[in-house]
Amino acid sequence: IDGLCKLGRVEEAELLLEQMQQRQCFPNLVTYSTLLNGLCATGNVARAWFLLKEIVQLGYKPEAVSFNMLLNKLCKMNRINHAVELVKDMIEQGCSPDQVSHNILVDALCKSQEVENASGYLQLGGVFPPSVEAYTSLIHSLCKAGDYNEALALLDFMPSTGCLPNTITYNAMIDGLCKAAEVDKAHTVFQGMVKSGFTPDRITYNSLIDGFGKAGRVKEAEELLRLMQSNGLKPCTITYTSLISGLCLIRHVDKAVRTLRRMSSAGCSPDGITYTVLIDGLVKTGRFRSAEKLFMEMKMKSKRGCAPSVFTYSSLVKGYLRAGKPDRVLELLDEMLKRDCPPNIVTYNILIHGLVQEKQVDRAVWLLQEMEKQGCSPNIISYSSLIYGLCCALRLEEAYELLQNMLKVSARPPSPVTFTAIAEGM
RNA sequence: ACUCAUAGAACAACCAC
Repeated sequence: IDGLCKLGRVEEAELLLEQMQQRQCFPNLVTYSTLLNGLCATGNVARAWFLLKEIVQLGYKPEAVSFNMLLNKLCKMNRINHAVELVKDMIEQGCSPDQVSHNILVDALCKSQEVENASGYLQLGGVFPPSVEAYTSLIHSLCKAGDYNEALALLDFMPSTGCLPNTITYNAMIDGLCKAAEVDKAHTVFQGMVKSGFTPDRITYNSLIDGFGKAGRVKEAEELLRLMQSNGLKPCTITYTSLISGLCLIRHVDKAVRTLRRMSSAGCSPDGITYTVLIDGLVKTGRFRSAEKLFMEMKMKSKRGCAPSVFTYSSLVKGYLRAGKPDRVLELLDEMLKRDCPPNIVTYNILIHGLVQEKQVDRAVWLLQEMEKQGCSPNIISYSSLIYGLCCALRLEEAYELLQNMLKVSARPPSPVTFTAIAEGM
């Protein structure tokens, strides 16, 4: 049953569970939990919940582990109300949430931009003192919210509560700093981590390599790659993809292509993301022939996880729009539909921007309506691009109307970019 | 035996180049 679940073949696993009973071999709690986990992993939460209730009706008393599987999945799917309901269920059935349940809830609070609440919840403490996992969730989210100083303070503070950080905690901190464009601080934390006797893993290095790449400091990224290898860690697809991305950013696309070939011969195959990063870099430097070559290569390796994605198509569409090759753009759009890879909001935004650049504002106006019809609601970027176009064309009434419309329908507040665009356009 | 935290890709204005 576990094997089938891990292969994603949950229906067969369910069937097998029934068959074993017919053969007088009765499942126990572990059997059920195994299936439950499979159902959760494949997103069948409704069936998972049903199974959980069934287990109870059969007279079993599931432990926290079983509830936690579903709890985690519900939280990850952002179905917080259901998660809360499950916790109530759990308590009603005489099963107290354990440390793992708490960790899952803290993480959910963190990820729903309720870091403050998560922190408060932790301090409430109750039965469980904050665990490493909880601290790691907090550090990760604080960084994401832009408050890396607070995260650093927390990392410092943890040991005083008797809870030492581990490699994962450090990884969260290092990655958070890298994403905040503070690679030097990240590197300092990295050194501190090593000094304190923690062993960096593949993820630690991947974060740093990506961070240095994004800062345009590829030399240092490459040094880290060597350091990683000398510490017995094998660079993986993500490592090389970050490196390639960094090379593309500083426009060293030839070296980026060579890196792609090098990784293949090092026994590490590029995936769809690797190709997309490289294609994007090539297109941005006008190297369409090389980009097309790789694009072909992707299609040939479609069955090996390299199929072109919306990301790939969007990169190409943007490139060809800029290069003034509308025919190729149309071909690509057509291909997207044929390959069951329909344009998404970013693709539409690229097209609107392209039309505005070409002074084809009427068609851009039409496209904004069209995307809505295709079930793709415009966002701030779509509106801002079009408003800019309308302002440039001195169609101020329409621009104003659109702005009102945007303010009405948009969940998020307008960005300063919108207003700069209006001012510039006018 | 089963559950929790960390890593890679595409889009708008200006500025700078």
